[in-house]
Amino acid sequence: MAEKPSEKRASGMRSAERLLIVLRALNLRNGATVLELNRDTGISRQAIYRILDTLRNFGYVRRQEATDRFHLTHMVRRLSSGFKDEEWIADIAVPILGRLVQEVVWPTELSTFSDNAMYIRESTRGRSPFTIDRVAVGQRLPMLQSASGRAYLSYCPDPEREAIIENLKSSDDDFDQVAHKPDYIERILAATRSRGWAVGDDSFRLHPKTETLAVPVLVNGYARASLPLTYIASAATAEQIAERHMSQLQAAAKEIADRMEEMQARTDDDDDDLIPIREAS
Amino acid sequence: MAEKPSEKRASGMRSAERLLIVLRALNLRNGATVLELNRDTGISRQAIYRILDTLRNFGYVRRQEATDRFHLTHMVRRLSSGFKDEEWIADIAVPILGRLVQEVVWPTELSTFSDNAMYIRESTRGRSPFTIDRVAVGQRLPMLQSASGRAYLSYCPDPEREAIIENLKSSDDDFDQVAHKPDYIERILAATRSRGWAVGDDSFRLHPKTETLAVPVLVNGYARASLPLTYIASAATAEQIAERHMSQLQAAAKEIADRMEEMQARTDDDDDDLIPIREAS
DNA sequence: TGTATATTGTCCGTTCAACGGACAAACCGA
DNA sequence: TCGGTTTGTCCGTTGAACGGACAATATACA
Repeated sequence: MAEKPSEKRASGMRSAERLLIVLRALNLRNGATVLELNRDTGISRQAIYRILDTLRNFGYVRRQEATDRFHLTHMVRRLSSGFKDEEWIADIAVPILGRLVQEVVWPTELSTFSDNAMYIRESTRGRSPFTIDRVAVGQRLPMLQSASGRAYLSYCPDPEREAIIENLKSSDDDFDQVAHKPDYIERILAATRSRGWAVGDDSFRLHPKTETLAVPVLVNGYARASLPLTYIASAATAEQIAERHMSQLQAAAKEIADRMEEMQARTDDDDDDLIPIREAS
Repeated sequence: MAEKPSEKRASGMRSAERLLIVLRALNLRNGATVLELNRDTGISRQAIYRILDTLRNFGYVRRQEATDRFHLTHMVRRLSSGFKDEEWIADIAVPILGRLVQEVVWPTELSTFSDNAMYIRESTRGRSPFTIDRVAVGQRLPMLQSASGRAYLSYCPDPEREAIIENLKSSDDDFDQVAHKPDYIERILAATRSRGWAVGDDSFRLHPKTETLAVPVLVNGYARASLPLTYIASAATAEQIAERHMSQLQAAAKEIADRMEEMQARTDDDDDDLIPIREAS
């Protein structure tokens, strides 16, 4: 960072902003004429032509010859489809984790499965006063040793778990070698399920002085992410932490899951927040 | 119309164009830094800042606190959610693909023919835990190299195939040059038909580590779409994947086809011509 | 401790692209 | 024939986008 990340004024690129407004307006109609867009957005007709030209150059919009109406093409999905569920979760989780860290003083995170391991996607270390080690986002966590991985495996769909464990067997990571011990795995999963939350194994610690426990984020009944909490081992036992904070942790996991299900349910657009209409011409 | 609908020059709005380029680039990574976007797009760093500011004002992008990376938010869906063209894909294929990804852990897609190539129209990459490549919806796939294209060509009506190959001959795309080798094409088609499913060629890979196989969606006996499955090459061979999942894949293709025939029958009553017409150039 | 490289963030003078008023052409109903 | 409506283009003005330049920080290495 340079100087100071000073608060920017609400500027932006004028023409680009207006293109986004038109694009969004096009999404609210199925085919629109230039004049309709002019009225919907308050942007001058001449500008609408320019904007539609630009969108057409990119293949996002086509003109229906017969009716002189402009339609979106399937190409527009390139603007939003590069999007995994884990990003949705991280996106939704940010404010919820922010509230959680105010109740639970210990740092919490959100981790998702990818490439045969759990990866920390969001973190409240940095906002917790009890954080030892620094940056955590992007950290890779082994499936069978970390609390995150154990929570995820215990509650993900059966075919997925089988496929993951199959993959781990051919991994060259030392941690993943226990994938060859089915009874060990079964014991871990059974213990986790009976408790409702997972603990990390001593053989894997991001920091020697800390321990971690985790709950799964259950979307439609199956784990899509884990919500780990890290605490300083000398300060409390896992049971004490659980007794004190488990209900809050699980409430946060539930809230994230609810928001996810809600999002998935409505594919239609909803107008719960406003479209920044700029000045009319 | 005024004067004459004269041929527009290929200009557009500069800044708006660049915003679209950045937005598209963001879809191809999960989280990007300013510098990465600069390198991906060739747009100056200062401009990237301006563009990201604009996108943030609209809520389409958020910054990850810890890592200084920029991520898309779920709001970007508003840029494409109103897209209604060829609704059968969304209505019919989406739920079927959704069920399929729970049985088959690998990501699957639905691709259709348009403009001398196959285009990915729907994808479960976002919902599969085994996705490495983010490119999906809107992606263009060459006819003669991709599994999707081969499956389609092998099972589409003869006149259509001949027309497509004729078109490919005058294409300026490198991939399409093999259209001039009739015996090569015949060999590919014969192999695909004898197997019942298609494999992608090494000369075309969306991602170097993945391979793809595909089955056609046969409506009234002829291909109207392809259903490709992408897997990580090191995890299994094509034969192993086929053995494990081909029946599920074909069941899904059949289900989509059945639903389409059903819909066609129903809409034949009233004379709407809303069945997707293939467009040849 | 100093040097070098890589990266993030902001400032500001220049210039060119976006802006919208104005005009032209077509279509429509009366 | 005449107004009202809509579609498309031109062009002079101006302000917004542009990118060079600089500042600050981080890490690596001698």
